[in-house]
Amino acid sequence: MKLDIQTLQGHFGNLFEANLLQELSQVGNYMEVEEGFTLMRSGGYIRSIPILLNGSVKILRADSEGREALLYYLGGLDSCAMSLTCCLDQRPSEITAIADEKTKLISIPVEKIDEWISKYSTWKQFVFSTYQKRFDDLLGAIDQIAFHKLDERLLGLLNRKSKQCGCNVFNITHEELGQELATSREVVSRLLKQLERLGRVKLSRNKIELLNTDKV
Amino acid sequence: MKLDIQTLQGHFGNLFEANLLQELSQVGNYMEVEEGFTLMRSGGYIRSIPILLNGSVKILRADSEGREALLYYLGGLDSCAMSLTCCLDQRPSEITAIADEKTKLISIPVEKIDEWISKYSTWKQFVFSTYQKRFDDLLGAIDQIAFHKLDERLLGLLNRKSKQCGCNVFNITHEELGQELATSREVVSRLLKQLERLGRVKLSRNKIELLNTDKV
DNA sequence: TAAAGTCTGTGATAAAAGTCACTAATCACA
DNA sequence: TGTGATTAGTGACTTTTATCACAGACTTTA
Repeated sequence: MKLDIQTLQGHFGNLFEANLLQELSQVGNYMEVEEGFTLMRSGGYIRSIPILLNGSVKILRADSEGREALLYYLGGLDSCAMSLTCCLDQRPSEITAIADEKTKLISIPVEKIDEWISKYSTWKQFVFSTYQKRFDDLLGAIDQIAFHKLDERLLGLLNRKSKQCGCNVFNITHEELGQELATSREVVSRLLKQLERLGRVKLSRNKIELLNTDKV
Repeated sequence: MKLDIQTLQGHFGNLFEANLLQELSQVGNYMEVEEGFTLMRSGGYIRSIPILLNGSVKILRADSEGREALLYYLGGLDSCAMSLTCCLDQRPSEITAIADEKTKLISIPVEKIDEWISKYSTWKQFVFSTYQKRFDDLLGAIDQIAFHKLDERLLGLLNRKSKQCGCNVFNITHEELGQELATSREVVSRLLKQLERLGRVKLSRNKIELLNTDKV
């Protein structure tokens, strides 16, 4: 499905120049995906790059034994650097992308990426800023994993989720949190219980409420 | 100091087009740095991006408490993605770069980076391939940290060093290895001793010899 | 060559994280 | 409404990593 220029303008405002919006409306494919939808599986091939209009997508790294670690979230007007590098190089994806909530996005065919870089300076800007943001995100992920203990990482994860969705109640299981932190369900359960005793969260089945959002 | 076109051609071969080599020889500053020289300290500002001609540079991430973790190595003809993103954005560096051996490099003033992207397709290619490689490197670093135990990471580090310098004997202290792995000296000593018992390395003061290079 | 500094080895102990096993609570829906 | 599935809580134990403390070996330099 295609989006008209007015709608695109509503989303991209003055991020992109008029001619680019025109082209976007012609070749960009509009999609809506539900929470949990797998946009990209590690090892798969990418033929188009996504730009999120709203919602959020989590980007995970999988190891050979099926474990996964959360790298970062994509939010509004974000795009994925991995899809850029993979597209341009015809390589399989190194990461997994899963919608974290109902998400609207527009996907751009690979051949336009390079073409537009030479053609539109706003697009070039966008591509570079995408690389830059994802680079920073990865460094943030490394900080978490390399320098913080699991309880801090868990709290950090909940805080990021809170920022991402603009709320402080999550419908998520301990199992899922364990996957995102690349640890086991039991460990998450215990740490959550500990955080509950400290008054940082309130737990119920399928639900975690974050209490003191101020402290990281 | 400036390099002449012949010398540059010798290094870059047909990676860059003739006109670009011409400009490179005019604005590129040639430098030689000794092992241990700090090219960039986390938090510092970057005014030029480096391209390695030979040697190698290690890129580290520091946390607020002074601990560090090795992210990856730069080798021949590599450049640094961080310097790209930081330069273009006038932000302080997020990483630390230290020469791992005697290293020759050419550094390009920031204003040329963007200019050349529009002007030379080979430069554009180079910049994108730099982002791509560093992105992959970061993912590799995350794999190591998130999914592997310290003994595997230590062995992996030694193997990477071996590839980097083309040899299997390193003059390095346990303390330094501990820093690169973001752990303590004692832990490294113990793990190395364990690896020695397994016949994977041979230890002496200030020196580690890697024995079975085949297995990761 | 003696003293000071650096590097390594290792015991003892603690903290953090992972694993196994089982129970209890809650939910979905036949 | 009750039966099976999912989710959560927790004890017991192991493994991995961190920390403290100290001794011995080697190097440098006065």
